[in-house]
Amino acid sequence: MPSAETSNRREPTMNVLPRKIDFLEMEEKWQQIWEEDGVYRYDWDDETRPVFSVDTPPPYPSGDFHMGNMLNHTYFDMRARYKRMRGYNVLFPQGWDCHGLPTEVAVEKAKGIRKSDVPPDVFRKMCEEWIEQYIGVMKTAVIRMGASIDWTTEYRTMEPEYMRKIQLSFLQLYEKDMIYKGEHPINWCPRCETAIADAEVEHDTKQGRIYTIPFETPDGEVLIATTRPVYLPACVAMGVHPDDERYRHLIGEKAKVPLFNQEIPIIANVEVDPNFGTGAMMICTYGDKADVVAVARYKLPVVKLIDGTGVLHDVAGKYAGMQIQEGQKSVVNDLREAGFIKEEKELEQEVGLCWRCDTPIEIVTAKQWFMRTISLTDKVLETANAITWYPDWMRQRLINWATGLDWDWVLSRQRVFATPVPAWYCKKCGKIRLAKSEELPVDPRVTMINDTCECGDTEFIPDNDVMDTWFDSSMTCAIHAGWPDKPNWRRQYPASVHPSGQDIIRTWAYYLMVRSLALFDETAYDSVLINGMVFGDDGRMMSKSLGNYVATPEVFSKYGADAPRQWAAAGGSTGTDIPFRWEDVEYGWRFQRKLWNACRFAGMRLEDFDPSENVEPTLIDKWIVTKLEKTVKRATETMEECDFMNASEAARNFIWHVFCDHYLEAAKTRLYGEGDAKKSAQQTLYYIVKQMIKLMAPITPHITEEIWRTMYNSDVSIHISPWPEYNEGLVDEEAEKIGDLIIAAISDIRREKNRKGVSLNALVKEAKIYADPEQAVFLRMGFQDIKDTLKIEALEIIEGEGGESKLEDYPSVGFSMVI
RNA sequence: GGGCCGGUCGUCCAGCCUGGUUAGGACGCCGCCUUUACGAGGCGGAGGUCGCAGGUUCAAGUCCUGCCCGGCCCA
Repeated sequence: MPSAETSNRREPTMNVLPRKIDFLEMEEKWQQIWEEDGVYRYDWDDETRPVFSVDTPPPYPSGDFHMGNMLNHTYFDMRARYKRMRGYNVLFPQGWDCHGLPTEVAVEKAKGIRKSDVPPDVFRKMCEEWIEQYIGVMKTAVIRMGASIDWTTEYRTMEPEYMRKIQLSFLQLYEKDMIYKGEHPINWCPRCETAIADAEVEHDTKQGRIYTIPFETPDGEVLIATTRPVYLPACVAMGVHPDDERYRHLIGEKAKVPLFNQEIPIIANVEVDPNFGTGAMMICTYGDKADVVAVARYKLPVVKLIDGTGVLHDVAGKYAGMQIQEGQKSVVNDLREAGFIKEEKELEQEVGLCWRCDTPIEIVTAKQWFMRTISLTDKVLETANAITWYPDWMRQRLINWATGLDWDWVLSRQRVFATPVPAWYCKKCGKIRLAKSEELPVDPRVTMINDTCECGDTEFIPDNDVMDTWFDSSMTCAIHAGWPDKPNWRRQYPASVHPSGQDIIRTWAYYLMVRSLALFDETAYDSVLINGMVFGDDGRMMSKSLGNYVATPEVFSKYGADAPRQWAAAGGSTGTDIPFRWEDVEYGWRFQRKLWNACRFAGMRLEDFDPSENVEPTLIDKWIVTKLEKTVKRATETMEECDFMNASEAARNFIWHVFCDHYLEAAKTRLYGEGDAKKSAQQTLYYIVKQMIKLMAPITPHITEEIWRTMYNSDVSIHISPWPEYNEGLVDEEAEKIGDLIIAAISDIRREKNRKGVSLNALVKEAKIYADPEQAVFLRMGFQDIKDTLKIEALEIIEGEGGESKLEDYPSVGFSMVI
C-alpha cells in the first residue's frame, strides 16, 4: 500500500540534466544515434513534403579536413537543418571527388614508379587504394562535425557507377553537338604534359627582362620590345596601332625577323598599345593570349614552335631540340652577339602558372576535346541573374567570369586517374567510334571495342585522353537528384542550394551551370550559398607553410563540434573571409556551459510541473515570452537569408543575456515558492526552454539534442521537430514596456548593491524607488519581483522625484536603499 | 588597367540596403562580487577623429563623388 507521501507524487514531467557532462562523449553518442535511427534519411517516395536538396560539394579526399571545410560544411548543414525543421524533405548527400593529379603524383612517389611504367588500369587501382584511406579520415571528420548527412547516399566519383553517368553525359552532350574535338590553342603545362583549362591557370608576377630588337622594314628598322625572343621563329606578323603616326605608312608592308629572317606582314591592330614598349609588337604563335586573339582575327598562319614537353620544334632551326628556357637563353645570346639587342631592362610581368606545379604555362595548339560554353554565355548570365545568391553580391563573380571567357572548355587531359573519354578511332579511316550508353562505363585504354567501322575495318585505336576532374564534379546536382536512373529525379532537381567557396565560383558553380544548361536547358541550382576563406589569427590566409594553420582534429578533441560550429556561424557575415580564432571557439564553449546550466536549473524547477494546468501568466512571464517571440522572429528572418551570424547573435543574446541574466534571476523566488505565481513561472520556463533550444538546434545540434531528449522526454529528434513559429498572439507590447522598466530597476539596484560591495543575495533593509505617476503604477506591478529578486525587506514605491541614484535608461526613476 | 569586397575601441566582428537618442558585441586589460543553475560565473570600468577629402540633408558610420590603403578575382 502506497504511503500518503508517495501517492501524491506524480511521475516527474522532466528529467533533470546532470551537473557534470562530457560534451565530447555526448556529441559522439548522438552522432551514432542519428545514424542508427536514420534521422537524416531522405524519403525518396514522399510526395507530400516539399523537397530541399543540398548540392553537397564532394571534398577532395586529401586526408585533411581543414577549417575551410569546416566553415563550408557548417554553413550548408545549418541550412539543411533549418529547412528540415521547417518541414522540408531534405536531401543532403555526401560524395568524394577522387580523381586528380595530386593522387597520381603521390602514388608515383610512394611506389617509386612513373605512371607510364604500368598499364593504366593497374595504376588506376593503385590510385583508388591510395585515395580510399583518406576517404575514411575525411568521413570521420564530417561525422565528427555533426553534419546531418544521409549516408545512404554516399558515393565516390571514381566508382564505375559514377563514371558511367559522367560518360553518359558526355555522349549526350556530343549528340547535342555541345562536345567536339578540335585543334585549338590551349593552355599547356609542359611539366604535367597536359592541357589545362583557363580556370586552372593561376596568375603571378615575375621579374623578367624585356629586350628591344630591330625588325627590318622598307622604311628602315622598327624596334620591337619583347620578353620572349625565343618566339621569334614563330613570329607571323608585326602589329601596330592604325592611328600611330610613326608606323601608319608601313601597314601592308613586310618586315624581316632578325636572326631567323622570315618575312612577315605588318598589320593594323587596334589592340596594340602605342605607349607600351616601342608601340610596335610582334605576333607569334603563341606567345600569349593576345596572340591567340590576333591570329584568329587576322587569320594568320600558325607555326608550331614547341612540343608537349616544352621542347623546340625544327622550325626553331639551330635551337630545335632545346627546352624553351634554354632556347630563350641561346636566342638572346645570339641576338646580343649579332648586335640586335638595342636595349634590355628588367620588367615585372604577368605569367600564367599551372595551378598544380607552378610551371609557367605555354599556349600550344593541339587536338583536344571541348565542350561548347561560349555560346551559352547569354543563358548563363540570364540564369545567374534569376537565381538567389547568399550573399547577393557574389552573383557578380560568376557574371564577370562568364563574360571574360575567351575559349570553350577544354575537357581532355593527358592523365591516368580520371574518367576516360569513351571513344575509339578506326585505325584505317580515323573515324570516331564513341561508346554506346549500354557499353558504359568503359576505359578504352583497357577495353578494346568489337565493331566494324563504316569503312569496313574492324581495328580501332583507343582515345587515351581522360576528362578534366571538373567534368566529374559539375554533374553533382543531377547525380544527387538521381539522374539518369530514378524516374522522379526531377523532383530533386535543380538543387535547392549549391554551396561554394568564393574561390571556386569560376569553376564549380560555373561548370555546373553551363553543363546543366547544355544538357537540360535548365539551371542546376536555385540558390548559391557562398563561404569566404578562413584566415589564421594573424590575419593571413590559413596555410601550413605560414604556421598559422589549425587542424580540425585538434579543435574537435578540445572543444567537440558545437563550439567551432558557433565560430563558423558567428565568425563573420556569410560570404566574407573570416579568421579562425580560438577565442571564438572558447566563447562558444562557454555559451554551451551556460545553456546547459540554465536548462539544468529549469529542469530542477520543473520536476513537479504539470503541463495540463494553466494559469494566467504574470507580467514578467509575459515580458520574457514577448522577448522570446521577437527573438524567434529575428532568428527566423535571418536564417531564411542564410545570415547565420545574426541568427546566432539573436539566439545567443536572448539565451545568455535576457533569459539567464534577467529572467531567471527575477523568477527564482517564485520558482522556489508555491502557488499560481510559481505555476506561471513554470509554464513559462517550460515553453521558453523548448523554443530557445530549437533556435540553437541548427547551430549546435548535439547539446540541443541532449537537452531536448532529456528534458522533454522525447523519442523524436529535435532536428525533425518543428522550428518555432513566431506567435504574434503572445507578443504583449505593454508587458514588454513595463517589464523593461521593472527589469531595469532590478538590474540597476542590483548593480548598486554590487558597487557597494555586497552580493545580490545580501539583504537590503529598506529601499525606496521614486518615479512619475505612470512609472510608479508600472513598478508596483513588479513590486514582488523587485522585492524578491533584490531581497528587500521593506520596499516602497513613491510618486515623485528623489533617490540617491537614477536608473541608467530611465532618468526619471530614482532610488535609494539602506543595507 | 577592370570588377568585387573590405577599412568602425588594443584585436576580431556587427551596424550601412531602409540616415535620427549616448556607435553595439566578443576577446584582451583593470576593478568588484563565494550568489542554493553556472566563479569555465556575475557586475562594473577604461578604451572609438567610424580610412581621407568633399557633397546632399535639419541630421551622415549609414546616401553621393573623388582619393588612399588592404584582400580576392580577372586582364
